[in-house]
Amino acid sequence: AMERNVHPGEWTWSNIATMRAQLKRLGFALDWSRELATCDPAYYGHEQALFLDLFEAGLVYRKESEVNWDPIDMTVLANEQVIDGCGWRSGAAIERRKLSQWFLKITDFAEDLLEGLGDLDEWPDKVRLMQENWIGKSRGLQFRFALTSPLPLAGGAGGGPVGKLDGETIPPLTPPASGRGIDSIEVFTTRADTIFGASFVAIAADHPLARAVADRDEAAAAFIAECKRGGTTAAELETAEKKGFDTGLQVVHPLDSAVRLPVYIANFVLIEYGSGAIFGVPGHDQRDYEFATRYHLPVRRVVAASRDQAGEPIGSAADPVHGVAVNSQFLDGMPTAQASVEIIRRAEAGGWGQGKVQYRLRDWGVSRQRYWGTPIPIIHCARCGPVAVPRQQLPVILPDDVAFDLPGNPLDRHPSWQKVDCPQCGAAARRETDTLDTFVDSSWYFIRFASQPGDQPFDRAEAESWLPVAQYIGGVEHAILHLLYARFWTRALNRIGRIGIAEPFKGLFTQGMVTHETYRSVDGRWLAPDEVNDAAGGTLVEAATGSAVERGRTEKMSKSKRNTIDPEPIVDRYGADAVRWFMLSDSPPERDLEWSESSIEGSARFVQRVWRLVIDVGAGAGSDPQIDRKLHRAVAAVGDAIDGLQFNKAVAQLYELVGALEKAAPSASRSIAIRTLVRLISPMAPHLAEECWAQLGGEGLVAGADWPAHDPAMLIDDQVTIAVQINGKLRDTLTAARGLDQAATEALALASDKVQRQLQGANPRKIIVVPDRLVNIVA
RNA sequence: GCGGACGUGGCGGAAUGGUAGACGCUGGAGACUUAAAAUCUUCUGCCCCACUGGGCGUGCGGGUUCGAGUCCCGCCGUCCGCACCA
Repeated sequence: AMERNVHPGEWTWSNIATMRAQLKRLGFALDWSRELATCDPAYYGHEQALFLDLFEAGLVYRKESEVNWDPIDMTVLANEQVIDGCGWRSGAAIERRKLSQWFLKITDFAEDLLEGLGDLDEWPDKVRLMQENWIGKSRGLQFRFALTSPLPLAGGAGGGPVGKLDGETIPPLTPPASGRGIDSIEVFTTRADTIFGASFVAIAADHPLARAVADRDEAAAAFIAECKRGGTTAAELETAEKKGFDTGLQVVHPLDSAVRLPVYIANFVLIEYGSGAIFGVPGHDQRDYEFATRYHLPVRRVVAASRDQAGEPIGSAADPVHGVAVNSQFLDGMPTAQASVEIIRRAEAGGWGQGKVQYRLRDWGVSRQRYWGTPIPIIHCARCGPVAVPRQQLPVILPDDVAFDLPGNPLDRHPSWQKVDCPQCGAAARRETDTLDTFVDSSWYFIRFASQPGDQPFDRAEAESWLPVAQYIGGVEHAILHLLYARFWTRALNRIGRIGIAEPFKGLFTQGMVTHETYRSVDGRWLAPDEVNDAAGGTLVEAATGSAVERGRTEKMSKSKRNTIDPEPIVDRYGADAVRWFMLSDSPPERDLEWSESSIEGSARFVQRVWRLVIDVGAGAGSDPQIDRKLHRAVAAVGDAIDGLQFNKAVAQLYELVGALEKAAPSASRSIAIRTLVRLISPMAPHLAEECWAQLGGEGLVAGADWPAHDPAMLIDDQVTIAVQINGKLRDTLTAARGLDQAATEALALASDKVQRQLQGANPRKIIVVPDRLVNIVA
């Protein structure tokens, strides 16, 4: 909006209109009566009602969470918009800031979402695997390390609530039970068997203990500040150099009170996972190894392939072996898995720890500090806290009269929109100005497509008559987030009794992305392909200025990189069917497609070839067995390919059929085949097919005609080609009648001149015969 | 860094462990034409040979098998995702 000086609503609605026109022009057979827009209050009002349903069911809560804050644009930035620690528009150094935000309790469904994957047998294995890893279930040991001396809580920083769970405020992870301060650190490990190899304890920069240390230690505070300077993405955190700060605190080893471990604040420990603290085992974890080497901490072997290798030193890298425990007192000789179980048993018996199932999955933060989104239907009252907007006041409509001339969220500056009375006590209160993540919009739209009553989000019976979605199609980039959110939303509605299905999508197909080269001007602006011209010597220049253009990587088409192609001119030039045919013909749909127009000429030619066949169909008589066979094969193969979503193979089959028909002499068979061809191309080239159908005097529309049937007997040839190999190398091919037995096939192969020449009189040692296919002679 | 995938001619790609390169694009040669376009015929993985033929070839290195693009192990490269792009 700021860049183009256009209201985002105007911009969005005009884009919708453009895209709708493009889809219609391409002839997609969609039920337009069900079209919806998620930015329409008629949609998002129902979304607000569903949000309140989840709120009332205790599946929504508020907690503090870190965001990328741009101090100049006064806005939160997406990870994608932070480049080398700076805002993409302002260039300002980005700060990590804590904001109080709304979360959905997807972690309540971690086990359900994991188990549910097992029933999704029409999903690609890779997507199920990615979701399984994302949910990240692991079993391990949770326990507390006792600090040698408790750390008093100074000031305010250490003692505040970490967050709210289950509606109640939970105390800091380490409760100052005695009132004297923090006296222990809770850790979680999946490798309890390595506990005797621990050389340090590391806590996240956001850990309450770290904050307490920072309160009395400036160096610690500086280190924490440094940790917060980098980006917030997992990739950045994990690739950053492993750094730590020695707090000077020590903890006691739970199984050997003589052993003391130092406590570090470390930049690679995540507060979101587990309890935000770990113990490090440098001998068997590469990250811990690097950390220990850097800070001169002991590296001990506590696992070995066998017991007699207990003395083997750890070399220049960690040894991630699963074997038996060594140098571990009572565990020595115990296999890794059993040793873990034994430690957990002892921890539980001794009361210092317990076995725990841990998930990597985190709750879903849905607050966005942006104007263009679904307003979160909550009112903040100084006395009552956050209160749901009463149902009869829904939808909470996003105001149109906002200005984008100043930095920050325009909702925060709106003169009246925020001001409301508390629905509970009637006192002056303030509307929530955060809007919902647009992923929420896409987490239930499929239900709304199925059922669109005006007075509620959906009619249960009507929705259930359609759902689950039989065949969902989306880019593989949605394999985790969108698909997991939609699954969660459906399960949440199911749990609160709103719908009788647990899984939204029965079948899933993940298509590849359309990619294109990217272009950058000398001053670093992204250029669209139509702003770039070819210059001499294979170089590129900017069309408007003639200055040099840097050719960038080929990547998925995106608005931010501007490497998109406008389909309109291509449709203008070649027609909708040529474009459809072209898009389907080249690449298998699950694979990425690098956009190029080079083969669209071939598609346009194909349209003409089909038309020529139809207008010259003639009135041939008599049958042509070869054409009959070709046709039945094509009918079978095209049908199979379409059922398997292998459109490129269907297209190849049709090219073959057309090629054969062009060469064939007129016959009744050929005339029938041409009529059948029109039905076969109709899914891919519907406009052409209808025109051909009318030309051939077909009844009604080809779209309404039955799909042609084929005779399975016609698929089998009575002649087969047999490959003859010597030592696996092809030496000859022979034509023979189908169904020849092994001995006869072998004799035929040995009779071949080429085989005899190769063998030079030697006796074959072994002959493998695959009937009707192949003979391999081992000489 | 972690998780997931992919890698086949000049290009897009095809191949239930059994004839690698179907089909399309590009390119070459020819026909038709005054000419061009369109159309048609034909060739087109690489190398030797330039006939009958032979050798090499599916990212790299091993392995299993009568036989590997396909299965197994180890590398390399590229792409997608990593929780605020959606």
